[in-house]
Amino acid sequence: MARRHMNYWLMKSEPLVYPWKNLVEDKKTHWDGVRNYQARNMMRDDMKLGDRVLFYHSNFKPPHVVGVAEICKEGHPDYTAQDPSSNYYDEKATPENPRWMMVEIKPVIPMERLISLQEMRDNPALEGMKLLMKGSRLSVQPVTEKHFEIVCQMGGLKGIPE
DNA sequence: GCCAACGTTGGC
DNA sequence: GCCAACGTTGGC
Repeated sequence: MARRHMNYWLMKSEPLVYPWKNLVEDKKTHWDGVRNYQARNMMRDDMKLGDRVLFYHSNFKPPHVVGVAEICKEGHPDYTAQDPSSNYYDEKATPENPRWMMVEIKPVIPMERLISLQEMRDNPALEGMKLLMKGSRLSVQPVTEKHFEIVCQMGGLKGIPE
């Protein structure tokens, strides 16, 4: 049975960098490289095991939601911040104060069809969704249960997948 | 390729 | 603590 108080999220990934297909092949992945405090705080404090995630392909024509993933490991230090050879290296990150956090996600189910950004904009039921707000750039953002369910239905799913 | 919106940095 | 300058995001 679904546990109570589940949270819902949307995470952006550029298909040229890490597409949904890779997540499926990898079975799971750690979400490293986020260097934004708001996003970090959500990964550190609010993302819980089993939370559902809309996997969104940004910087693509057209941008779209491609599938549903879930949190399979909660917030822990993003080791790339302490790796000088990483693009995401941050000299202020230390073992005592790792500064940046990441979670792990795994695929749950792909959408039966992609849901484009425009299609979401055109759906009045999604009004207020962060993704659709002007200037919204956060790569990790909360989604309400209602909006999550609607997007799943737009993608041809019966509802929020178990 | 453009550029609006936003976050971060650092001088003061 | 303010805010200008700068870098990044990401739709278009």
